[in-house]
Amino acid sequence: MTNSEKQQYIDARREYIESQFSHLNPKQREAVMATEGALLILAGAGSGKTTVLINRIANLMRFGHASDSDVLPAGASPSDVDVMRSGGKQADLFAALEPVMPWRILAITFTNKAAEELKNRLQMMLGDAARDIWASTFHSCCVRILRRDAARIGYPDNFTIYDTSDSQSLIKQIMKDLNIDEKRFAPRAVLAEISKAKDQEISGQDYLQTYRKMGDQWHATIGEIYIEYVKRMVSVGAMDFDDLIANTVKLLDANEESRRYWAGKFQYVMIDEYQDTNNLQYRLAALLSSEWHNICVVGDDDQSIYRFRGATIENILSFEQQYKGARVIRLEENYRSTKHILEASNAVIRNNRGRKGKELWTRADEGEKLQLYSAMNENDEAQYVAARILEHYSQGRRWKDHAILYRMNAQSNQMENACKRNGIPYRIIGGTRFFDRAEVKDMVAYLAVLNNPEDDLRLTRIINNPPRGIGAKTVETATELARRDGVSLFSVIDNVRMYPELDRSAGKLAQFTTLIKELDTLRQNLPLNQFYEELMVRTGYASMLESKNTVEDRTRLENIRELLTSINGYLENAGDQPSLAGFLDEIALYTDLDNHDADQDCVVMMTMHSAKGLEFPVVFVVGTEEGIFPGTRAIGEPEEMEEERRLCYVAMTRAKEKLFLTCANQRMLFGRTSANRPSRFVEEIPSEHLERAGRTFLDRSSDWDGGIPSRSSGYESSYGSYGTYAARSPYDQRPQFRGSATGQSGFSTSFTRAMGSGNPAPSGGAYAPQRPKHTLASSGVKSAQAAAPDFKKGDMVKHKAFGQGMILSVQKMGGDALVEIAFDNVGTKRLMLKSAASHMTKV
DNA sequence: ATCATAACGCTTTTT
DNA sequence: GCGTTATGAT
Repeated sequence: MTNSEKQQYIDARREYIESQFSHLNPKQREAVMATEGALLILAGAGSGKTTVLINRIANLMRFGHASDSDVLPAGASPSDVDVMRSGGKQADLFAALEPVMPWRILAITFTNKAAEELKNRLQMMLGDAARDIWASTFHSCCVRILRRDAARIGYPDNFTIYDTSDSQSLIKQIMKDLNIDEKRFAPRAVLAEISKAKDQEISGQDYLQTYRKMGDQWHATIGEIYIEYVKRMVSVGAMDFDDLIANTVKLLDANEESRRYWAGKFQYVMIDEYQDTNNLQYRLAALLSSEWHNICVVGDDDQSIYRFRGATIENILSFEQQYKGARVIRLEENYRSTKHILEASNAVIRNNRGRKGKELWTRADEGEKLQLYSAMNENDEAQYVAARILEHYSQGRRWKDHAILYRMNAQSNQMENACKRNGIPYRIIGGTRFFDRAEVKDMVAYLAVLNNPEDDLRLTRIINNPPRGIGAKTVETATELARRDGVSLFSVIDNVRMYPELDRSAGKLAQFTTLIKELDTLRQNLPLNQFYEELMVRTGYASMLESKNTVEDRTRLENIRELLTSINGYLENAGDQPSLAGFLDEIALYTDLDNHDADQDCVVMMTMHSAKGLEFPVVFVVGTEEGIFPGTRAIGEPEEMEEERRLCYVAMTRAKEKLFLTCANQRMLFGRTSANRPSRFVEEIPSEHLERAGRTFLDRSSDWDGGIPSRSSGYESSYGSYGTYAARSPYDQRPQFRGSATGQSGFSTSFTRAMGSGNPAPSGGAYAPQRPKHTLASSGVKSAQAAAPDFKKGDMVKHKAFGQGMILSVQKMGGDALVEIAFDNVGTKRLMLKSAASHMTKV
C-alpha cells in the first residue's frame, strides 16, 4: 500500500473504533483509546470513571492497540478501508490489532466492592470472557501471586492472613513478653508505626539501628517490637495486610524470574483510586507494568482520604515525573449532581492548596439548595433526618434513595434509633464486621489451625474455648517450651509426653490434639460445608451456646451458623477448586462493605470513607461540627485539615439531587456532652447554595473565635435566629407544635428522657434557663405529652409515609408508647408514638 | 478454673 | 456510653 493508503487505513480504523464508543464524551473516549504507555486519568467525582475503565478494557479486548497505533495488520489492503468506513460486520476484523487476552489485563481497585462492580459490569458488556480479567484489589491480587510464589521468599504456600485484630493481639503478646508497658506504647500506635516502616520498606533492624543512633528510645523500643513481630509472623507462617503487598514487592524485586513472569503476563495494568495508593502499592504497580510499560492510573487528588494509612497524594501529583512521557486526561464533566450540589462542593474543596486544580461542571439543572439543619442535640438531629426521610418516602421516593453519612462509626447509634422508632428500614455498612465478632473469630480460628497448625495465635484462642480444662498457666508453659525449643505450640502439645513440665495437663492436651486430628481427617473427607457442621458440633462450641440460652448466645449461635452461609457462598463462587485455604483467604480480605446490596430497599448508613464510589439521590451528612468533622485531631494540623476537607468533598459529591447537612448544638459523644460550633466546611459553602433551618449557629456576628463559646454566648447567638428556625422547622407542620419554637425542643427533651438515653440535663435542662420565659418552654413539653394519648387501640390512622392502617396495640413505655399499626400496604409496623404522631392523623 | 464485678480507656477513617 | 480487660471470689 502507498503511504496515503496506509494513512487512510489508520484514519478509517480510528474513526471506526471511535464510532464504537460514541456514547462517551470526547474526553472519556480519548481515555478509552489511549491504550499505550503511561496514562493518568484525572477523573473528578461522578465523571464516569468506571465507565471509562470498562470501555477501555473492552477496547483492548476487541481492538487491541489499534486505536493508539500506526501499525497496520499483516495483509491489510485498501479495500478493508471501505469495510471499516461502512461499519459493516467485518469491520471489527480489520480494525483489530492483536486483541488482548482477558487474563493479560490487570485492573486493580481499592475495595472488593469496586472490584465486584467492575467484574459485573465487564461481564455485562463482554460476556464470559470477562471472567478471566484480573479485576481485584491490591490485596487479593497479591494473595494470588503469593499463593504461587510464596516459597521463593521463605513462606509456606499455605500461609495464613492476619487481620488487624490478629496483628494487634500478637503485638500485645510480644509487648507482654518484652515487658513493655501498654500505657506508654499503645498497641494500635505500635502497629501503625510498624505499618509505616513497612510501607517505607525499612526493615526492623534498620529501623532499630536508626533510632538507636538518634537516641530516640521510644522509637527504638518500637523497633524491638517490630523485629520480634516479623520474626513471629514468619515463624507461624502468617502475613498481615501490609505483608501481602510488601512481600509481593519483595518477591518481584528480588526474583527476576518471578518479575518476568508476572510483569510479562500483564500486558495492560490499570489502577483505580490511584490517589489512595501508598508507597508499596506504587512500587507494586511499577513492578507489574515493568515489562510492557502500559500503565493507566485513574484517580482524583481531591478524593484522597487515606493518608492515615500511608496513602500519599504525591503518587498522583507526580505521576508525570515518575512515568516520563505520560499522557494526562482530565474528566471534568460531572454526570451525577445538580449545580447547587456541585458548586457547593467545588467551593469547599477550593480551600485546599496542594491539588492539581480542577473544576467540575455539569449540564444538570440548578436543583435544590443544600439544606443545613442546626439541631438542638444529637436526638433532634437524628429525628430531623428521620422526618425528612419519611417525608420523601411519602412523596414517592424509595428508602434506598437515602444515605446517611457520618465521620465515625460511633455516630451511627442515634441515627439507628431514630430509624427504628420511625419504622424506617435501614442498613448499617461497616462498623464491627461480621468476621470481627468473637464467636465468628473463634470458629475461623479453628479453621485456621486446621489449615495451618503452626498458627500459634489462633491455637491459643481456641485451645480452651469451649472450656476443656486447659488453663492459662498450662498454655503459658507450653508456649515457653515451644519458644525454647524453637517449635510451634502445636508440636509441643502434640508431643506432651516429651515435656514433663506439662505432666499434669497432659491428658487434657492429648484429648485436644486428638480432637484436632479427628477434625483434620473429616476435613479431608468432607465437602467444606458439611465439614463445618461437624466442626460446630464436635468442638462443643454449638452445644456450649445452646446450653446457655441467653439472648446473646442465641445470636452468637446464629452468627456461627451464618458462617455456614458464607461457606456455601464461597463454594458456589469458587468454581474450580474450593479449599479451606481459599475460603480463609476470601474472608480475611472481606469487609462489610462488600455485601452492600443495592437492591434492598433500605436507608443506608455508613462512614464517609465507606461511601466513596457510591452515589445516592438524597444524602445526609450528619455531625458537621468542629471537633467531629473536622475531628479534633485535624484542628491545628493543616495537612490533616486538608484531608478532612477532601473527605467532606467526597461526602458532598455522593449526592445526586438533595444534600442535607446537619449539626447539633449540643452532643453527647463518648459519654460526654459537649457544645460544638458548626463545621468550618459548612461555612465555606457560599450562602447562595444553602438554606438554613434549625437553631442556626452560623451568624458570624458571634464571638466564638476564642474556641468553644461559653454557654450563654452560644445560646444567645443561636437565639437570634430562632424565629427563622421556627418558621422553617419541619415540626411546624404539626398542628400541635405550630408557632412554638420550643415545642420542638420540649419534645426533644421529653423524648430524650423517655428513652432514658442518659441526657443528664433535667427537663428543660442546660439550655432552658437561658430562654426568656415567653417562649412557652413548658407548654411545649405539655403539648408533646398531650399529643400522645390521642391514639388508641382500634383507631384508624393515616400515616404520611405508610398510608392507612389500624392501630393494633398501644403499649406504654416510659413517657412514650410503642404502637403497633397494621398498614394496608406496607404490613404491620411498630413505631414509637411520639415520633409517629407527627406523621399521622386519625381518620 | 470459672465466674462475677469493677475499673479502665477510648474512638477516626479500611484492606 | 460502650466494650474490653484486670481483679477477686466461688
